[in-house]
Amino acid sequence: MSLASVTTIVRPTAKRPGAPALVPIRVCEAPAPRAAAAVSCSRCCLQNVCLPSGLAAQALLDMDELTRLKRRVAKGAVLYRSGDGLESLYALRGGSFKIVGLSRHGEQKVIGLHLPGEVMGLEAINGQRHGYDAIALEDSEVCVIPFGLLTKLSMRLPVLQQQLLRILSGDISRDQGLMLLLGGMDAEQRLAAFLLSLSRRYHRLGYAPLEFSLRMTREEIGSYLGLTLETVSRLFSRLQKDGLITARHRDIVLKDVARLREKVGH
Amino acid sequence: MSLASVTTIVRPTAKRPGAPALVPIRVCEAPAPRAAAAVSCSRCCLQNVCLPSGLAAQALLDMDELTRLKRRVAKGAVLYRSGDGLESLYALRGGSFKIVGLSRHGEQKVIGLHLPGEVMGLEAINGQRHGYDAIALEDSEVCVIPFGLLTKLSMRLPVLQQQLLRILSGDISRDQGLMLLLGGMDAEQRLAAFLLSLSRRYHRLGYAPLEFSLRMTREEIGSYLGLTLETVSRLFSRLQKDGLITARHRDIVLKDVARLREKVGH
DNA sequence: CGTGTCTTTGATATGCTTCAAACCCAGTGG
DNA sequence: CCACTGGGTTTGAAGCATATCAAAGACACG
Repeated sequence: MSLASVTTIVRPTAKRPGAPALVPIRVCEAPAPRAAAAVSCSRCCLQNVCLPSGLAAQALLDMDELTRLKRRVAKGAVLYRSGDGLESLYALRGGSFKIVGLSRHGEQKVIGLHLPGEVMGLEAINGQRHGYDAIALEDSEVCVIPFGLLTKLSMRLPVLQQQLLRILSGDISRDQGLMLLLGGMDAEQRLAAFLLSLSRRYHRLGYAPLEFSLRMTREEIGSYLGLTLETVSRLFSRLQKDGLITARHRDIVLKDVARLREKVGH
Repeated sequence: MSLASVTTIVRPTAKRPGAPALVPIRVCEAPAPRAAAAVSCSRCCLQNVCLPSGLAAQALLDMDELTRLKRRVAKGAVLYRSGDGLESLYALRGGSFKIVGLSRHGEQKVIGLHLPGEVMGLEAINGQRHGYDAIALEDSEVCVIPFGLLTKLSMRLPVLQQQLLRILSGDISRDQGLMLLLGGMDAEQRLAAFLLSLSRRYHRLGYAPLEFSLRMTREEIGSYLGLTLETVSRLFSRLQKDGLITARHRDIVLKDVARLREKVGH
């Protein structure tokens, strides 16, 4: 099960001409123009959706110090593993990650999905160790944020402290939403809610909300939603037949958001 | 659906002689000897499992200031409601609460359960509004912690800041554990995991880990675990028949923790 | 061009829900 | 003291959504 070394540098996957998966709306600095171009918070296009959101110019420079170190993670490679000690938090600059837990007798279960601008590793603050594995769904890059330094800095910068609390709180909200979904919806509602949620998140990042590319296999989606891969596949087919979406492989287009919303119950 | 006024003072339910539900191990200051006895953090028996855990004596006095205001909530009454603005966090001093979300077309779904020493309202920090209702499962009492003052104080007290982050992080961990449960376990495993989790939490509070009283109806437990009340009831019967527990109404005794653990998969 | 991974689709099995009825116990009022 | 009521619980029978098993198809990659 061991994968390529984490430190492996892999060039971001070239876009296949046939599948223009993600359609950017705003122009935005590329995730990593070259290896060590050291794009820091003050010049990062994610600064308004990421940890430093709301910080003053001077404070941004302090954040720059903190986030000097970047780390590339190849598709399928591990950023941190269950049991690892907490040294840093990771702000996702580009790419995406799944968070997986061992579901007791060896089976992995996906419990989280992270997109750019999100901070990973928060659940480890409490016990000082990670409880889950973070695995890159595509070639990705993160800012390494030493946790000790971050809290120290946040003592000086009230806005940063607020942001930290907000982000943690936001994670709680999101998890609770997912619990609502897992505990209370049928399969079709879960998939519809999942797609709508992705749409919202991509939109916030400046991508077209109605067409995007899934980074997960049917199996991973199923695991995330508490379903089997076959059920997920059938649901994609059904939603497509009903004209709510088109789904070619991992490229999704939402054709009828209103009816999708209706499905999950307004 | 409107219930008794929140400010109603109700005496804690007298213990019925026949059902000694909770068996305290440590001697501990009663949750609320009389109305305004103003038991503050520095003299509260929960100080080591609650927000102020780890604070120095001087800092504890600062916390006392912050938590002067207590609030009694009668069984079935609402502490805060979805849509309410965030003014305060609430530290649970005695009793218990369920957190419920509207599952879209009116049905309520239980997504959280809080025991003494836990801090409620954290999910509202992000959007400055609560997204769920908090409803007392029994006559309860909370410390009202004005959020603005708390963050202000935490700027002065690094240990308090750490505690705040830890508590938020702990909530994330717990929610993720529940997602693992909801998405990956069958009904029997869910109930077994639920009982073991309660056992651990009561134990931490100084109560006997093997016998406790459920504060929720079968329906509420089912809602929490993503099952129907009938299924929950059947499962209690089955676990009892198999000798893993005894269950009389809401009084539970765990008879075979090893096999319960085995069920959930180690 | 072949190999492996992912996906789709079909047939069958099953665990949980749904519907229904009886029961238990506490509280209430006759 | 007793029936009466009502919320909560238990148990049974039937139905259904999703899982499981199975096999074929579609790409992606070397």
